[in-house]
Amino acid sequence: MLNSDVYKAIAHPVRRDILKRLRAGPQSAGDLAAAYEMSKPSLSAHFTVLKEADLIYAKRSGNHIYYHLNVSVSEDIL
Amino acid sequence: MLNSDVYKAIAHPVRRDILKRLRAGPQSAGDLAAAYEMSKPSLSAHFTVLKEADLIYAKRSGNHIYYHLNVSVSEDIL
DNA sequence: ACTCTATTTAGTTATTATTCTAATTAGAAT
DNA sequence: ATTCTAATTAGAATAATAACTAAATAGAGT
Repeated sequence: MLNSDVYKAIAHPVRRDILKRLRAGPQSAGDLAAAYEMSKPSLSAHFTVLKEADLIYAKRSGNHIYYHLNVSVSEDIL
Repeated sequence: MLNSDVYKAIAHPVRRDILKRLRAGPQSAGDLAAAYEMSKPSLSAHFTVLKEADLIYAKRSGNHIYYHLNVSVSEDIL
C-alpha cells in the first residue's frame, strides 16, 4: 500500500509525465522515448524506477514492449 | 498549486514523517530534532526543503521556533 | 539458424542530495 | 550590554540520481 519507492518515483518530472501519458492507454517504450528529448537508455532507467514502484508493468506484443499503468496503485496515489 | 518542489519534498521518509507529526499540531525545531537520530543541522536542512515546498511555515515564540503545517497545501496533496 | 529491430545492461561522468562537525546568528532574558 | 539558548549557515565528505555512448540481449520474423 503505497511503498516508499512510489514517492521517489514520482519525484521526477519525466516520470510523472510518463504516468500521465499512460493514463490514456498503454504505449511502447519506443513511442514513449520519442516523446522526450532524452536517450532511450535514460528512458529505460525511468521505466525501471516506475516498475520497481509498481506503478507500471510491461507486456510484450510482437516486437514491442508495451507499458501499462498499474491502475490499482495509481488510484492509491489519488 | 502543487509545485514541483512538493514532490521532491515528500520523497524523503524523514520529511514525510515530519509532516505527519505536524498534523497533530505545531512543534519546535528542537522537539522535532529530538524525535530523530539525526543532527540538528540535518533536520534544519529538511525544514528548509519543506518550507521551500510551502508545506510548512515557521513562527517564533519566545526562544523557540515553531513549525506549522501549511494546511491548504497539504490538503492539495490528499 | 540468421538477421533485424526494439529495448535493456554496462560503464562512465556529472549533478544533486544527504549527512556531519564547527562556527555563526537571532533573539530572549538577565 | 552581555549572556545564554535555540536554530541556522558554512564547509566538506559521501552517497545517490540521472544522463550519455557503446555494447549486449531478447525475441520476432524470414
